[in-house]
Amino acid sequence: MRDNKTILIEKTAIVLAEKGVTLSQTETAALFEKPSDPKLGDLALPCFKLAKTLRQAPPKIASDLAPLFEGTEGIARIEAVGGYLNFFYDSASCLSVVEEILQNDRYGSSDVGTGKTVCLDFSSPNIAKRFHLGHLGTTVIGNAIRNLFDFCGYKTVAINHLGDWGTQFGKLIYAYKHWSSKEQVEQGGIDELVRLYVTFCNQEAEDDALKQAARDAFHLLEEGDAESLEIWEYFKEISLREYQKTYDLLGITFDSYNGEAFFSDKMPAVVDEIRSKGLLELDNGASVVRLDEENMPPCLILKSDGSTLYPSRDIAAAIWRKNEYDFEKCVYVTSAGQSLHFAQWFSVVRRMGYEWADGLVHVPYGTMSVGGEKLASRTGNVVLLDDLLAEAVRKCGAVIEEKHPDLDNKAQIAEAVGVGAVVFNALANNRIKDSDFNWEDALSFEGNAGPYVQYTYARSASILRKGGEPAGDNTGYEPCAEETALVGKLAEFPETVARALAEYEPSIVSRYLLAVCALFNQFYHNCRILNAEGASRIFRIKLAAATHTVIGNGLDLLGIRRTEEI
RNA sequence: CCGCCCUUAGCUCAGUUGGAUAGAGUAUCAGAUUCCGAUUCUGAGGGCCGUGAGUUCGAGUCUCGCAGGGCGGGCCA
Repeated sequence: MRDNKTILIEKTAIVLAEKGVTLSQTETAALFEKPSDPKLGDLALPCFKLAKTLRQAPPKIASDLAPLFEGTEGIARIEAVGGYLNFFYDSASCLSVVEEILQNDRYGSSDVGTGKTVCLDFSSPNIAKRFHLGHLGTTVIGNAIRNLFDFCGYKTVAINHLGDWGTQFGKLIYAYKHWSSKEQVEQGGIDELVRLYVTFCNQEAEDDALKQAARDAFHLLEEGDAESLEIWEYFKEISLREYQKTYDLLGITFDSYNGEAFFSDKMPAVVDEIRSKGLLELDNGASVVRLDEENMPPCLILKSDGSTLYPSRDIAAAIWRKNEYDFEKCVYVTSAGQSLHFAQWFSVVRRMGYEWADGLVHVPYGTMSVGGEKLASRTGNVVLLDDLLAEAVRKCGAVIEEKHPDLDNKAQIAEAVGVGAVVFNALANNRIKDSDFNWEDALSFEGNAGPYVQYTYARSASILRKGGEPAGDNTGYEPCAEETALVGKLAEFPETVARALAEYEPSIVSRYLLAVCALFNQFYHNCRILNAEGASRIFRIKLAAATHTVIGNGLDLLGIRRTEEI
């Protein structure tokens, strides 16, 4: 079908040239669009823009052009409607799309990224804190974008930039030494670390000496004190052990866990570099880079006490990563609230003379709230990710128990569907939109939701199990409306992947999958597959196989497990 | 005060370079299975696309003003 488009573009260029309008290949291609309603045709040529140069009414242009396209390869019918010229592909091209998908398990993938490396900085939780809803966005969006890059041939480096450094570790170490023990931490895990931190913060409010004690403890850690380092390593290990369980459940892996601690000793050199390039200015004791030209407030590099800040760390990390990975792009998936921060330090890197700053990309996403209130550990207004996932799995288990009690691997399937539902939900809307969490909606798996996609996938798998190999000769078969509509949508998968990647927007894939599922279910409902006969049966099984491939690849991209059975 | 983002059906949201009658899900109501998995499918009602101008043959989409909401704005990250 995409071949048909190419043919049409070339033909159009010739036809228009006869009319005295010469356009380049890309200009001609830009004239085409997909009809709003597939019933109108497979491809449309709006003639409004041509009206100016041809000095004729668009409807007249359309009807004049129509006969000139007679006999174009792959085109069955041409209709001039209003100012539009609508093209209908013939059934042979419909069959060939299905064959193309069957020959390629990785249908939709490309090699545009071959030889290029992309770093993706996402998830990045703070050590010794619970993984909550606020981390879900960056984690699943980042992972999906990583998958998209992989699918398009890029080499990807998934980086979990851990929040594993800072004065809070002074507090934790102090609290651990005075109020806890290895046994208690071993028992309680992160919960115990959180308890220690909260306890310290409460005490600290009433006791100034504690504040100093925390600073001293962190200073000791920075100096490389063996005992402090050991405790710090231990906290990190305890935390990662628990995070890993969540990542395993989500099917997410990282290539690097280099976090703030890793870069702590790499910042002085970078600050010196900024200074030597004449960018650093003193302002009220702090060192800043002015960004007046960019119409932004100054970027703070050093506090008045000489210690570094968030931007300095990101700049140091970016430079290190560029040297280490020679990335084409470095993508940061964080909340939209940090947009200014990223715009500022991207600018600083550019002012440092690094042209690769253009490859730094901030991918923002909307704020998640609970009950209309900000997420806040302090006030207890949080929903832990583990709790949400566990509840989703439990609910799916209950549904399976009720509807398919004989199913094998019930536990695994409940897990796949429950976790998948949460992930799909997080990836279904444009990432920039804010959202408010409530349990009812989060666990509502009806309609446009993950289970619908997984169910449809399982349904197509079931057809394939029962129908045998999707093979045989179906030449000359005339597909019905449901079939052509589904094939048309399947053929859009490659461009859908490309657009999702270009916009760093996984929801484009999610919504595409919902559309595929709707069309497959309509096809399934209206067309007999297994007890059809001859070419019809052959084609329909192939179509089920092609749908299976596309939905499967789509689920892979979103980071949702495939379910051959539900 | 300044900057960025958001505003489309009762609710949650789509709407790709400006194009044909603004679409899904959900909720409400009415239907469909002798047959491949009913977590399915069909139909109905539901809209001054926040508001006012402008550009254009054509604006949900682009520009500007305004309103409402969210998030930022030098020593947190």
